[in-house]
Amino acid sequence: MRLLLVEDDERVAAALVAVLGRHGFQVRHARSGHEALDALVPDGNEPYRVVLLDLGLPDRDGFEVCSRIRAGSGVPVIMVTARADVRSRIHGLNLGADDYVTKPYDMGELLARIHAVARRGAAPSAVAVPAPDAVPQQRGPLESRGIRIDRERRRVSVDGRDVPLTRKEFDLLALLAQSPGVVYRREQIFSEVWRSGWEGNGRTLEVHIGSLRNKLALPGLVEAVRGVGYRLIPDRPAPTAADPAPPAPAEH
Amino acid sequence: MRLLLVEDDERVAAALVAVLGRHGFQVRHARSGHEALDALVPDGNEPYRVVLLDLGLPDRDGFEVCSRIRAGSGVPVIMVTARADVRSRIHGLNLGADDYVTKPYDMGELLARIHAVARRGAAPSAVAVPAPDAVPQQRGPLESRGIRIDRERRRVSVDGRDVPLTRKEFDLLALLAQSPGVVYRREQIFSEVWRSGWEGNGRTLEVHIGSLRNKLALPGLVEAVRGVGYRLIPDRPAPTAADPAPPAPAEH
DNA sequence: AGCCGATCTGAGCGGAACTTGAGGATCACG
DNA sequence: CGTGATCCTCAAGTTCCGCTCAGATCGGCT
Repeated sequence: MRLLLVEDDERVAAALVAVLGRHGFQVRHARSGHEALDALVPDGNEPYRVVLLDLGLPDRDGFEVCSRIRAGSGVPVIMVTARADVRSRIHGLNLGADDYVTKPYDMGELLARIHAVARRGAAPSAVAVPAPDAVPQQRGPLESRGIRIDRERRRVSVDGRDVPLTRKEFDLLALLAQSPGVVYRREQIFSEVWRSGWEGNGRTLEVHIGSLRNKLALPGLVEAVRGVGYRLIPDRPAPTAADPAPPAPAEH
Repeated sequence: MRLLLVEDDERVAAALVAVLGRHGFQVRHARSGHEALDALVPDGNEPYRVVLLDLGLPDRDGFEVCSRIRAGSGVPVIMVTARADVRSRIHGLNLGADDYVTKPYDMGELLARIHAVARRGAAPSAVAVPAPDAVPQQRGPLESRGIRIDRERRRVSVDGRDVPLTRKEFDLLALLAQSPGVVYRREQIFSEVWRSGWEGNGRTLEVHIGSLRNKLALPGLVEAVRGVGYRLIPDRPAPTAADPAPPAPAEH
């Protein structure tokens, strides 16, 4: 889940990036309002799910950045600031912020609030949203071809038979199963399953694919696409070029 | 704009209804969680844009009402309560609340927050989104596998034998027992059982899990999920793996 | 203050998970 | 049909992670 952090204090930012990263966010750090607005123009990448707007001292600026963001995008904004007075809170919220948190804040609460607005922001926004397709990131148990994937319980069953998977195996399958038929490139797989872009030199990916195939025991399910990556074969033939595949999270 | 106010104190409610009415809201006042849930079933009227959930004293109750609402509807919820501690805030937000305001609050800020969540509010799609983390949050004593957990008395018994647990041990067990089978990640456990985003440096979590296992003396109950977290093994296989009702007629 | 249980930390162990390397199989392309 | 690239498998390493024990620190209570 991508998150845009707007923070001018390097040390605070570094700490936040570390914690947020550990909690599964892919954080982009903007040092100024200008940089933040640049980062928000659609560029084909996955859009940001939340903006953490933490402009400490140049107070007037923070509000303006918020309303500029709001003018161009529907992305949820959480203002984080030392200005605790009620008038500022009201002003910030009326400018379009989704939440307003004052320092000092509790890290756990901030995380909970981030999740709350991200959860809500996933719904179609009234304001002009530049990037139409948010990542599907399906909720309930995925199911296809007799394979049932329960993300909450981290369990997988094939035709009712429970199949224990290791961490990497599960993450790998969950990723591929997100959109059966779509080819996931090696780099993409590494960046999603292995945190932090690390290009595995060895045969790591192949080995994990191999053991996944063994455990699922469904020959032909996981298909290698030579020179590109892997994909899951959907139960139905696979949408040809004729009709458009509904969800396509794969980026180029 | 219709708004549902859940408040058990008549005087507080009357005041709120007056103020909100003056600000353009059409307020329906529910005196209990039960009444609130009734009011939320679609009846052809314009749906509520926001729920103000203000359960003052019966504290545990408020959370349950919230998760019940979330289970059946996507309507934005703002919790308003005297419980200001961080754990309650986090818990409320994780249960699906969109905002959490503590008393005493400023009326202007509350109004701004109501507008913020209403603005963001999902189009009240007919079929409610099955709550992100709609934890059943069982009311009475949890029971499973011969373990009885009494949240109010903070007592636990195994096969009738009383097992004294320390604070952390109890909180840990209560959290895991909320949804047996579901894997709780380390970060999640820390944010719920420990205060805030405190990331345990040492072997803290493992030690507590260890002593919990010892005291319960039920080998295999608390399972570690390598690299992720922990979970309780439910007595029944799992609601997911054993297919509940797959309408798929083509079985082989 | 002094006691005692609860909680936290550090070191070491063992095993599961992950990575790497080499050889063989398979595929794309000339 | 030959050749190189890519993928698969097997069998070692190597790292990572959870468990336990023991000691230190914290905090409530008498």
